[in-house]
Amino acid sequence: MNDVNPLPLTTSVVFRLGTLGSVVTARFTTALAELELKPKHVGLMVALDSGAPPSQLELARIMAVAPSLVVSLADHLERIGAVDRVRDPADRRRQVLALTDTGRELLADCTALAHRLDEELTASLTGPEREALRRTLGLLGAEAGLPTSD
Amino acid sequence: MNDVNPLPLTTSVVFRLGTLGSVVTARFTTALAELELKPKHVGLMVALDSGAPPSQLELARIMAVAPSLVVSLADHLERIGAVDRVRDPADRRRQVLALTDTGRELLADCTALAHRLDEELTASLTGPEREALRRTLGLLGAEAGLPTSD
DNA sequence: TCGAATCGTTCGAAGTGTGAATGGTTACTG
DNA sequence: CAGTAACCATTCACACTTCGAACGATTCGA
Repeated sequence: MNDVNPLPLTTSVVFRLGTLGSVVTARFTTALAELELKPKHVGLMVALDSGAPPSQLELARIMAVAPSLVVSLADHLERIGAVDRVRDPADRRRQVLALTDTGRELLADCTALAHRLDEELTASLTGPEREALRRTLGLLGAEAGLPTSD
Repeated sequence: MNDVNPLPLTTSVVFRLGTLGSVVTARFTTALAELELKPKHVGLMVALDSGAPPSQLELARIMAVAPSLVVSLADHLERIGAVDRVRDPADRRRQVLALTDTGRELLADCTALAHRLDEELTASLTGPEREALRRTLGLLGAEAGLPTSD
C-alpha cells in the first residue's frame, strides 16, 4: 500500500486557478451575451482602451492570437459601432482601430458587469481577503504579460 | 466629460481570474501533452480518485459536461490503460470506471507536474501570500462546486 | 408482460481558433 | 528608378472541442 497522497492535485494553485477561472469565465460569458459581446471582444476593447491605437497585427501580438481572429473580432465591434477602423494615412497597409464613444460606454458596461460578478463571487470573503486576492492575481497576471492597471 | 475610470475592468477579480486562468491552463495543457493527456482527462481522473466509482452519467453531471464527452474521455483513458471499464453486474446498463495502478501513477505525475508549475508561477510570492492564494481559491472553488481537498 | 425510463454510444452539427494563400502597400537594393 | 522582398489585412479551408438528437440495450413500474 502506498502512502496517502501528500499533496493532492486539487490543492495546487495551477489546478484551482484553471478550474475556477473556467467557471468564472463561463458566468462572465453568459452575462456578456446581453451586450452582444464575447470575452475576446472585451479583451480587444481593453487593449484599445489603454494605449496608443495599434495596428491589427500589433493587437494580435498583444492578445497572443492569430491576426485573422482580430479581423473577425474587429468586424463585429465595427458592426455594432464600438470601434472605428481607418487606414493609417502614413502607411495604408495598416488598419488603425479606435474605440468610439459607444465603445467606451460598452466597455463601461462590461466593467460594471464584472464588478457586479465580483461581489457575487467574493461575497464570502472578508474585505482584506478580497483585496489580497485581487492584488496577488494582478501581480501574477502582470508577470504573465496580461493587461493590468496598478 | 465623464469622470476618470473609477475602477478599470482590469482590476476586477473576474477579469484577472479569467485571463490568468486561461494562460495557466495553457501552460498546464502543454506540459500535459507529454503524458498524452488533456485537462479534461485529468478532471475525470480526479473525479474517479476521490469518491466511490460512479457511472459515466454521474461523472458527466459532476464534471458538468455532456455524457457523450465522457465516453470519448474514458475511451482514451482506457486505451492508455489508466482506467478499467466494467459493466456493473447489478445494473448492466451502467459502465463503471475505476483508476488502475497505471492511472494512479499517471495522476501522481500530473500532480507533481502541477506543483512544479505552481512553484514557477508563484515564485515571486512570499510563503504566506502563496498559502493565502491557495486557500482563497480553494474556498471559492468549493462554493462553485469544484473538487477540493480541504 | 408490456411500455416507459435509464445508460451508454454513435453521429452530425455548431462554435472557436489556426495557418496557408492572396491582394494591396511599402521598403530596400542595385 | 525599376524590381524584388517584406509587411499588413483579409479570406478560406481545416482541425478541434463540445453538444444534442437518435438509437440499441437494459431495467423498472404497473
